[in-house]
Amino acid sequence: MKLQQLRYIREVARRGMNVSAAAQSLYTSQPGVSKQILQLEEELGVQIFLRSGKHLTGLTPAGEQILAAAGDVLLRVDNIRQIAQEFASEDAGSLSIATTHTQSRYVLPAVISRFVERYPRVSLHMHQGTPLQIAEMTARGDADFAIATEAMERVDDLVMMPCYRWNRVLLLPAGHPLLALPRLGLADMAAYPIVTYVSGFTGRSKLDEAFRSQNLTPRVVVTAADADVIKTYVRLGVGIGIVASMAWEEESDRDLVAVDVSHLFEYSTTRIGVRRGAYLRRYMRDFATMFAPLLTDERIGRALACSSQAEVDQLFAAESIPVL
Amino acid sequence: MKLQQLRYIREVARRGMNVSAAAQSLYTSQPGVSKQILQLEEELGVQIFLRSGKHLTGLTPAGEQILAAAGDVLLRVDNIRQIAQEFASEDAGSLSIATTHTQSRYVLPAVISRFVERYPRVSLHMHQGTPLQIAEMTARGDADFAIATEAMERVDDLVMMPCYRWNRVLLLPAGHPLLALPRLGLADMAAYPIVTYVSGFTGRSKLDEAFRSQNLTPRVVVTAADADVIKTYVRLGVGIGIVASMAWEEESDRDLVAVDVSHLFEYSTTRIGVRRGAYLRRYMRDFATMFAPLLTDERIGRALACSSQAEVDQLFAAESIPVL
DNA sequence: CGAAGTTACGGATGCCGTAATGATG
DNA sequence: CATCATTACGGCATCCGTAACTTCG
Repeated sequence: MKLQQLRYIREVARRGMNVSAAAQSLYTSQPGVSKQILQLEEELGVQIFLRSGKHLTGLTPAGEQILAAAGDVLLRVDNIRQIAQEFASEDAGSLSIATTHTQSRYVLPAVISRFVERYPRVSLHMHQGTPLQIAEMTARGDADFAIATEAMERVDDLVMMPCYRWNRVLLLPAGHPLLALPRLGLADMAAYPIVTYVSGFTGRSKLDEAFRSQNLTPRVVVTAADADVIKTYVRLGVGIGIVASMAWEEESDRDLVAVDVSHLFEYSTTRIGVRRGAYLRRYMRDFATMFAPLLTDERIGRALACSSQAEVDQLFAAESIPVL
Repeated sequence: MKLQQLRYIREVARRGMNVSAAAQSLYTSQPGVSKQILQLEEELGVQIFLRSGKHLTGLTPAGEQILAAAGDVLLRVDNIRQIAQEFASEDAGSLSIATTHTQSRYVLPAVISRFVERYPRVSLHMHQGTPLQIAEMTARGDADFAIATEAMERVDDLVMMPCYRWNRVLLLPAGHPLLALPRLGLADMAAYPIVTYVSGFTGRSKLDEAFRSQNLTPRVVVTAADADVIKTYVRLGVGIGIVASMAWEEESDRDLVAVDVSHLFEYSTTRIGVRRGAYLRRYMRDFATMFAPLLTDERIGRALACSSQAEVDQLFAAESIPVL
């Protein structure tokens, strides 16, 4: 058994059982991959892939388990590399962060600038995507951290740690009738066309819940994955905007009025996710602490030692998570 | 990085940084091992071993962590092999059990005979040793199961599951004065020379505790690692014997009288230990269930998913552990 | 018939073992 | 000086890439 063979079967599986595509993405020849896979299957005495004639069509039950175990192996091999780098040059390396627009546009800049100042020799990679893409990327090991608010519970291979809680602001053009109301309610908002996040992004689920719980059906006329687009449409007068509070910037958004509506919606929690079993280098743990002071080195260590997400959640009582 | 290299550094470390000895036990040449290690160190950019001139004298801090991670990798590689075998031939393979005399002599025979009948194609390996040796063997992956009563908490790489609780019997030659007493107390026993287990074996610690808690100092004149020896000396009239209740066999021990003394000592718990992170084949889990019906397949699965021993202990409330 | 996987084969890398050298205690 | 690790070197396995062949949709 060779590590290459494990990499090969993993890549083939990832590419939908396509050996040619896998070979290409591994920068090697297709017959080489094919041969190594056959060799591995022979050594193990089990078929890993289902074949119809010469085409690979899926995984055998054994193959599924072997693939999972192979992923475990390769993760640990990566860990060895990380450990070695950690000792070879403590403050050099690379940090790959997968996150959503909201985070990378409004929250992360301040953290990142502190981080690059502290660790100038760490090369930073930022990836944007949907929460699901983000989670999968991190679970696959293509990113060190996943940072998002939604839908990260689904991926079992991630350890999710809470960072901060936040709520929403209502964005209105100057002189909007809602500004005249003494105390805003959900029903008031539901009377106007709404511009907000698409479902699955930035706490949209809690927003829907709030309206639903009062039997209101808001008229959402424009949805976007990021607050910049939302603001643009609010400025155009298309509707009233509901965005995460951190997306409101005093300087650049003077033409809009932000009204705090945190009494109307449940707080959302932004979380940072790490691949279960991954070794975190010093500067990575430091990044997490910079992003969320709640995440001390010790707490991170304890969370990583947990075997289930439920255990992690127990470590962080909801009350202890700071509000942004 | 190659799996061989990881095996090499592990073996060298196990052999006290002796490359020659490691090479020998791996059935390969000493320069080969040396070279691969140097190559790995170069690839990783870190020294793994401390050297004084050309002699390896210890591990660098990086080396310690790398070694631990290498162990993780190799364990997972083993898991792949086990998974493959499981699917290749479900009821063939090997089962290696490390245990103490008490278990293998008095408790296991019945289980083993049921097991070999059910799985005739599984080759069985039994290893005897001290509880510590047993635990280490299992933690290293040289045995699949560790079965013992004492000292297994110390090894962090094992998941220990309780099997049953048991207590002791007092073994007396026929006509011994203690047989005349209506209700036996510790003080009565302390008046006679005692023959029992050596410390660290078969619940000896709880035995000492009981006497100590009553400020009694029993006169232990012979200690042995197994009940057979103890019985022999009791028969010789050297003293009264205290052995685990399962060590008393009605047929062969008719010349001795066994008095239940479970009211005088705390119950001891016999546990079965598995290497943390190891894949257990079907027949292995089956063996565990045969040995301890408490350990259903589902409970084993849950225990293996735990990341700390404390969590495992929580799964098994003391009351739920059957008394033998 | 085109896309995709396996077989065939030649070249090169690299691993292993023996022998020789260097360092340690 | 005996033990032990590294360097040197030759044989051999193996892995890779190109080319030809086969199979499926």
